[in-house]
Amino acid sequence: MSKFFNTVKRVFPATSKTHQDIADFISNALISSPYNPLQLSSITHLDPKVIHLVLTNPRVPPQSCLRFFKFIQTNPSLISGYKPILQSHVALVLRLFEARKFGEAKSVLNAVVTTDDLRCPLSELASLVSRESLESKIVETLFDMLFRVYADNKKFKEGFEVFDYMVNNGLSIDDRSCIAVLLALKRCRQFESLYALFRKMVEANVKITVYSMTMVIDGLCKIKKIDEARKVLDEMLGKGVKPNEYTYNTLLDAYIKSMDAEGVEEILKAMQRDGVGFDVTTYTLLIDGSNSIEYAEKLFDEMREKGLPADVHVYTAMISRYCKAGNMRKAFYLFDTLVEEGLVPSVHTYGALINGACKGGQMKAAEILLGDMQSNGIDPNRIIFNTLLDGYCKLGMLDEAKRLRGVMEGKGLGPDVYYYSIVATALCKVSRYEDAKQTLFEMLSKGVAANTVTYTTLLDIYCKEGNLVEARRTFREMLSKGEKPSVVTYNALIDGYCKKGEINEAHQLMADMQVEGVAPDTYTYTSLVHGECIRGKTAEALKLFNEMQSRDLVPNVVTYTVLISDLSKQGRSDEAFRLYEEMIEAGLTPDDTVYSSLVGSLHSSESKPDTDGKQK
DNA sequence: CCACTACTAT
Repeated sequence: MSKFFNTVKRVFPATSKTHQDIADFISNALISSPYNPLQLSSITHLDPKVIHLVLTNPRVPPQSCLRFFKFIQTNPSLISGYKPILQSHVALVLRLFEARKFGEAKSVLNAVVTTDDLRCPLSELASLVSRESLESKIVETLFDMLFRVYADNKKFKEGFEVFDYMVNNGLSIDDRSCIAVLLALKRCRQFESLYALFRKMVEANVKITVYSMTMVIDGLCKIKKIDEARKVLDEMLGKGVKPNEYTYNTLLDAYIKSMDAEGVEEILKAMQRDGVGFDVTTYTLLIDGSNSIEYAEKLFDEMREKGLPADVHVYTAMISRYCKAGNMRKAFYLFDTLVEEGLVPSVHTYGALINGACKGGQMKAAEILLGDMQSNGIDPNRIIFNTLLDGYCKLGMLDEAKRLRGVMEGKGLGPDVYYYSIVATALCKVSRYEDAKQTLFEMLSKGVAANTVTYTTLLDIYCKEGNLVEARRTFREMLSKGEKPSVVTYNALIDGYCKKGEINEAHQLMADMQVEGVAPDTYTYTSLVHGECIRGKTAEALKLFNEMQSRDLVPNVVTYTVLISDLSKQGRSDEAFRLYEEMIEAGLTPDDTVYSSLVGSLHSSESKPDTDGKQK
């Protein structure tokens, strides 16, 4: 059984023979009986020099070197000291290169990088390699592989060192390796480093392909550096790298997500200019970003007319649009078409439908869809559950929330930041502010990080409680935690101040938000209009109302209601009715509040036409 | 590369 080493032991009972003698003996044994199992029973120590001599013996085939090496590895007590062993690893890698066994070589290098005893600074490894007088092609292959191996192990800093080492030593870098590393960085969401590597590539004249360029553009878009991404595109265009539909779709997606209509236009023009046609993804993105269902339909039809085959994504985008528009009939019709075409609905497709059902309060339908989805082998994810949760919460069915939490936890889906926000908001709706706060505090104590929505919800609770001091403190806390206040955050705070009668503070906040690049919206103005009404400055309220038009902001039912009710209270019923007409012409549907205000205005103008109607 | 979830105003 352990014939091999027993023989070694018998022939070399003492240390009288040289390392070379022992190595020769082992080499011969490996060469003459390549299939003998290697086992050890009595050898207690193998000198590293012997190992090295065997591994570098050109007569020993690389495969046998590997066999010998693996044997040593499974018997670590045979050896001692890491540096010689590191050297053996390198020697073995070189032998494996010789036999073009790159896969095996890579796993040996992987051991060098991941084994505690072998890990060493790059300089050490480099000096070890430079000691062997190797052809530069081999050295190149070795470092190139090391570059990839570091990236595979998320050791990007070390990988960058390898890159720099190669550049400084005139070794050329394979662009495919760079792409592999770019991909690894992308997987780890290290977008800054992704871009840094790209810059190194450009600097080192590594070939840039449309693939690597698009990956970098995507990375920059993901960290909201769209302008930078655009610059990369232009820079690479200048170097003759031709963008394709992936490149443009990536930028298009970024512009759509950031609501930059101008950017979208520019990309569409550039696509036309460069002869890059729309693909099904382009249509998906445009449908998703379109601001009317009619335009979405037009895009979908256009795509079909072009003969582009629809995929599940574009169907899902369209279904989602119909669901959000409350048109479940068309949504289900498209779902059927999708299935008829032999496409398979995804968790997103079901998600869109379930969301539509939930938003329409059709929880029965939502549950049926959930069951349908599961019987089709699709496992609901946390988003699906949160969607259902929101549906139940919006109907005030908080017991169902508890049940869902149980189901989710049974699937290993602990509550996330969405879960807590949905529940807290539901509690706010029924004025259970204390419970809502406790819910959010529980989230924080569980280590779930608060985001802009969390802070906004909390801040809004304080505003509703009239505690503007705490609201402000929350605002500052979110800033210090690096969460950017959104238009919603400002609106909640502005509304809080308006209701407190601190209208100047509210106006100041509107100025602040614009300095921060956050544009006021209909909510902002509605709160301010209301605030001015509260303190009896109807003229100011009307001024703000007119200001909306010049900002392309469309007043909605709530905005009109606020003004109509204020004018009514003051007995200015003509003006109130004039606004009512305007509101109808704008296609808005008045609610009960409007009518009772208007009716009230008639009473007050009949009974006391000259009072200011401010009494309550 | 894309598609599904949460926060604000009467």
